[in-house]
Amino acid sequence: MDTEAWVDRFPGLARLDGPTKALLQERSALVEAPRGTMVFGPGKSPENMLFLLDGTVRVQQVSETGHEIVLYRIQAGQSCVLTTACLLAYEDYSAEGIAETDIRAVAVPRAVFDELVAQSKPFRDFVFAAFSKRITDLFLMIDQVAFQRVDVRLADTLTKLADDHDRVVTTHQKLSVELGTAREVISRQLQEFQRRGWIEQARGSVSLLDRPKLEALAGHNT
Amino acid sequence: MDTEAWVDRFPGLARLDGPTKALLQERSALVEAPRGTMVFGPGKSPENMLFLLDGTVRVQQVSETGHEIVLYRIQAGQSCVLTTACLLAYEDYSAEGIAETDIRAVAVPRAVFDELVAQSKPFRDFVFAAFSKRITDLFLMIDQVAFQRVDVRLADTLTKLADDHDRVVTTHQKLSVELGTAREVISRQLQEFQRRGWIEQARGSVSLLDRPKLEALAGHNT
DNA sequence: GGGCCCTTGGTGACATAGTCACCGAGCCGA
DNA sequence: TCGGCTCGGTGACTATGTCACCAAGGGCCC
Repeated sequence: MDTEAWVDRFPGLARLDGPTKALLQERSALVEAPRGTMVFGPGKSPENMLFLLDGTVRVQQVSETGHEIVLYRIQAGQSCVLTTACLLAYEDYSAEGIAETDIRAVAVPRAVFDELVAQSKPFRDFVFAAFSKRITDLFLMIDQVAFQRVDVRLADTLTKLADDHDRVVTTHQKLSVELGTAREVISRQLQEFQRRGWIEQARGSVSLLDRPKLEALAGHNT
Repeated sequence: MDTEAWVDRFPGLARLDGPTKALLQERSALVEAPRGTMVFGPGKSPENMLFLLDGTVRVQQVSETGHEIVLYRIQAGQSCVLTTACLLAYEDYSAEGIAETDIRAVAVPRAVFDELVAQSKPFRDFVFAAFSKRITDLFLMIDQVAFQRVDVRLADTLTKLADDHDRVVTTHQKLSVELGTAREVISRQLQEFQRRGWIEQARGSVSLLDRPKLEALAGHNT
């Protein structure tokens, strides 16, 4: 197993001193889950804080009205600390975390987490930085949802979800959940993008033909 | 000065042990500011963590497009911990905190804050609970902004902002910032509410004539 | 009092986005 | 090859946001 140095995969944890790293290594466990697993969600609070080694976890919520929206993604090298903390504090809310790929993570028991926060300033800094980043990202997301046009947000999402070959393997339905809008709206916007020659559509996928144009619309100031 | 026991005004801090409370009392300072003061904002990062004794602070952000939206309010008995932490971590974002009333708060230097987190589990719990609450509230806010109808959100906002006499002293413009929408939209919705006999309008204020109806629309399940 | 001037709110026309109902094509397993 | 499901397309309608402009209220200065 190559986890003997998993701590070093987390830039934010590099500053930990030797004993702290050792404690973290020893008192944690490697966990794996296949793509599609619900990592946490309503009625499934996690017992541990997770540090994601490989893969991505998508965090989304379902509203009372049945609408869904993707809130953010946890990438390899990041922790679920805050989502976990929230779930522990407020059991009744409806966000869920779903593995978008096969994932590998390290589970740290709450007690160990607490101990680390108490004894290590670098660890505290890591945790607070994670919280802060997430909150500022949520502020930004509120701004986007409230004030940004759908075409701009869709262009942005497409460029971010595209793989190395500029393809996005997804359905209109899934894209609508990314933006928190309706499928019909996505279908119409994609038609418009296609009409302009920026993309090409196939059943279950979108190919970006003119990434620069999409990025320009999305407001990437390059 | 009646601050010798300010700690006891914070339910979340009641569990602190004697020495910790003493440390908090001794190493903090009382600060006051008149209504309208910008407590923090772009180019005005606070040096300290604030614990609000009296008054309210409104946190809102201005988007690149010039639109504004109210994110949340900090009430007496709550702390600005997270906003402060965010500002310290990401200086460049555009949220600001404005005193809605004259306020009184306790300023705790960062070093003392860090020390408290390290040595007191109850204090850690308080801090993490504050973060968690804020994040779950932001999730809820995203849901509202993305999926809730304007009339429902307006009715909700009116009932929440109303004073003891069921009056809301504000302008249509300010209400539009509460919801992150346009003034015209507010004007039209208020006209509709008035037509139904639920409210009465005057220049610069709204009187709630039928609070139960508004609460019903807002989805208060009573 | 009378004349600015700023704030507040009202309005119509139009653009964008969300909702609803329904359709048809592709795909897949029985 | 027959359903039955997923995926995407479409028109009609409603809700919301934008723009341009107007008019009334009210403070302030002369």
